Amino acid sequence: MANSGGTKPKSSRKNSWKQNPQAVQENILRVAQEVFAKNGLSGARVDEIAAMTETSKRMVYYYFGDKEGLYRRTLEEAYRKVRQKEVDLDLDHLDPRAALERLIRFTFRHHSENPDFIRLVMIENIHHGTYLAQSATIRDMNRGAVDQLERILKRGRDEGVFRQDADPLTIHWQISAMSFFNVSNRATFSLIFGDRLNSATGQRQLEDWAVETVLRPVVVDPRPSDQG
Amino acid sequence: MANSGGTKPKSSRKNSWKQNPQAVQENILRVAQEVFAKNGLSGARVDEIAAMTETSKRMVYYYFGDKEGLYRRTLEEAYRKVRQKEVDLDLDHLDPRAALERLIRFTFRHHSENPDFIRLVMIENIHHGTYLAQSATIRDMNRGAVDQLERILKRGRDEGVFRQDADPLTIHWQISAMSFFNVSNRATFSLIFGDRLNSATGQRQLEDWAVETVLRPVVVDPRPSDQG
Amino acid sequence: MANSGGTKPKSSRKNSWKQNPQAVQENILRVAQEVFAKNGLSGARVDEIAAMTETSKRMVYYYFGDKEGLYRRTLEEAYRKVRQKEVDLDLDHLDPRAALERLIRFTFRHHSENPDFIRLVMIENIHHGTYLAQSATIRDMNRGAVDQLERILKRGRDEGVFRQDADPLTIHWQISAMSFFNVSNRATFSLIFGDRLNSATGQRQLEDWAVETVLRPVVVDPRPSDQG
Amino acid sequence: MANSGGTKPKSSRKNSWKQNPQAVQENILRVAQEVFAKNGLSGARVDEIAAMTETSKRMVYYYFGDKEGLYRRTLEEAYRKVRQKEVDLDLDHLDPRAALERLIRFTFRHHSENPDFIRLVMIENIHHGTYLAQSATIRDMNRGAVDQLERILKRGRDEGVFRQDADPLTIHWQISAMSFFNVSNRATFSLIFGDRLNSATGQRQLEDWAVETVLRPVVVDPRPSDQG
DNA sequence: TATGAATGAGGCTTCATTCAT
DNA sequence: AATGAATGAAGCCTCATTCAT
Repeated sequence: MANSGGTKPKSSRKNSWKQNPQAVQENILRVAQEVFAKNGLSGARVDEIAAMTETSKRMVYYYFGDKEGLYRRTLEEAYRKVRQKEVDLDLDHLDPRAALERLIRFTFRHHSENPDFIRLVMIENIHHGTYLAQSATIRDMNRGAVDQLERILKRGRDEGVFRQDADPLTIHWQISAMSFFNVSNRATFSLIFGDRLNSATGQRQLEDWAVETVLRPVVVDPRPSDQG
Repeated sequence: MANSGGTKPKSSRKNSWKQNPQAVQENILRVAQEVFAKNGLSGARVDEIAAMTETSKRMVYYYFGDKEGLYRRTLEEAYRKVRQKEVDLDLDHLDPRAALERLIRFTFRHHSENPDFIRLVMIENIHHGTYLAQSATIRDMNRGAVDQLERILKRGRDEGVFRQDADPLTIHWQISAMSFFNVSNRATFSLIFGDRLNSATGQRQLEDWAVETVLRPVVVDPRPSDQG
Repeated sequence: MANSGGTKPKSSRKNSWKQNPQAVQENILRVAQEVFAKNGLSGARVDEIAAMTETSKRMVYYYFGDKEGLYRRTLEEAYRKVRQKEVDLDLDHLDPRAALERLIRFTFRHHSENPDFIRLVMIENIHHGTYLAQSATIRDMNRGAVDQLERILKRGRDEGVFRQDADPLTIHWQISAMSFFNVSNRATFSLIFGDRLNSATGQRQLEDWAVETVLRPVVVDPRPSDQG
Repeated sequence: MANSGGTKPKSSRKNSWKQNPQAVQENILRVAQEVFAKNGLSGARVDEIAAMTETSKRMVYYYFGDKEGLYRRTLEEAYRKVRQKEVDLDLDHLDPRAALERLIRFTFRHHSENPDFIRLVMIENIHHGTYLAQSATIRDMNRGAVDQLERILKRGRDEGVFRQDADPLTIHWQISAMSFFNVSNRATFSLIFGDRLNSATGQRQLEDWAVETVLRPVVVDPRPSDQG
């Protein structure tokens, strides 16, 4: 690794972190995520991405082929990181009701704290999922989200605290809808209706409301706890 | 082919529908909505829009100034039409619970049937609401949506069928979230989790679930009716 | 004149000055002079001229044919007005030396007070005099300027106060050079050397200097008078 | 035809002179000076400039950003070259009177031989000095012109051959006015008054006259020498 | 005499990408 | 593994001018 005994010690002064392909690629991907999230696929400029990078435009093409290739890898990275955090949650050790509430609150907050991820998914939907469709990796990774929820619901049913007819996919859809929309439509919603719901208290209310509206039709005794 | 055997022989030579500025503008706007919804603001090509029009590229600039001007007007038109339909609903004559359910089902279906509108709003959010912010018209029009809901909730509280603490803005947010997400994230959601929820029955289930999850925390006796 | 007993009194309310071709043309020419002087021939916009007019763009074409036709007429008008003022000077009744000084001061001040005329002449020179060449009127009108000067010099020589070898055309050239340059190059000169010479006192100094440098080689006893 | 039988076989395939950014830029600037001088800023066509270049339109934008950027650089180059020649004159070793005369003759001839420079300055004045104002470089460079003249005048005063009250800036203004106007207004002046002054002898007369009219008010014994 | 609507041609600029080393 | 220079294709927009009444 790095300047394998060659005769050109030229770049040993600065940028020693170069000559490290992985670091260069990570650097590019980090910048790409920011720029794609800000401007969309067609709105993003390869020049801008390259300029914000610690390396050159040529390297972007060297490692990612073309703009779409870079976008695809950016999307994959984003999904991968999110999924990783969900796995780390480790909800299987909580009682079902607490686990469900925790999952809702986690999702709501996670989306809120990762607007760039939300924007990338919005952008991908604008593109009809074209690039997601090309990546089996992403699809496989994320299916696990519903499995996790399914285990929680099953335990709840077994313990008699959840209703029998609760559909994991529908619940996941509902949680996603509110958590996602809360971020994705913040701009237009705030412009039209003011940003009361966007304030700290507003967001807390919405999170509580998400918990309540998800739990109420699922839980047999629908008084939500205070965990958070 | 165009205008073959029409009933308006006025100025029989050619382009009789022209010299009608309003028609020309409407024609352009209709095409623009389609193209912007499909490709986004930066992804759309003025050339493509013009080509799909019955007039020329020059006229696009004549009436709308530039690409952003056309986009802004397209957005305005889209919001205006939606709002008009909401007003036409005339929910003030239904009993509160039925009115609320009807509003939910209307919103859910309307969004589902107007994916281009949803896409335009997604695109506008990708642009951080920049163009919506420039249009006082849109903002003013849409505030009425919450007023309408507020009237329903108030009537419900007065009649003792709705809880006292139901917040109109939050309810509106919740209805929007599910109705919007259902369309906006269809591509990625289906790719990852399959399109069960996207089938006819799946959509009916989701609509019912939207009604249930909205009504349950609001209604004192939360058994939803069958209206729809 | 105006609305000859017709059946359409429609425009009798305002714009009654219309229906007066001459007034309309004068209005257009006045605006054209301003815009051409400000922006040059290619820099000027027919749309801008028309918009600043009390009439419409179509009328510009109706009366002046095309942009170049309008420019040509604008140039003619400008020259005509200047020449008129020179004729009005009536220097033949002053003693030669006073007449010459007065001509210099008049030219210096006139140019200073009519920057738009100067700019039109600059613009015409940028165009290699193409449009002036097309107008015999302008050329004929302006030749008189040197005749006038020649008469003054002749009287001076006859009276023994001017040198025998003073060439009218060269003197005219010298007067024009300083008076013209003083206005034409004001922008660049001030930017580079500051605007001391552009102040009220600076301009008075330059005017005096113009008088001195023109008179000194012409007058036998070269002490300039104080007339101004 | 291009590069036929050249002596630089380096990279024999094609365009060997390329890959030399400085040469490319100089090539573009040379052409740009010609075209801007001929047509003005708005009258010039980037397409025409590019076509006359040995490179492509794209490179114009690559190196100069936009049309105005190219114009600005063209103006800078033009001023820079002129100033360089003035510095090379090295008048400080001549006796003051000869130095002044030489400066006048140099300026008069230089302007006469560089009509493109004059035209660029005319054009810049049409634009109200907008682009010159943006270039501190140009302004700083040219101030030296007056310093040079000031040194000559001071030496003359010290030696008793020049009057005490001669103002360097005013003298510079006067020299510039005649030298500049001689070129800038050639077209209209010749059209109106004939081109006698524009002939070889006419120009010699004007140059002599410029020397005489500048020296006479400055020199104590005002008989001009024959140097030139 | 007047006008609102319309337009072909051409202008300036940007984009993702490749070349040559 | 890296890079500065270069580029064809296509994008957005403006201009003087004419049409149809």
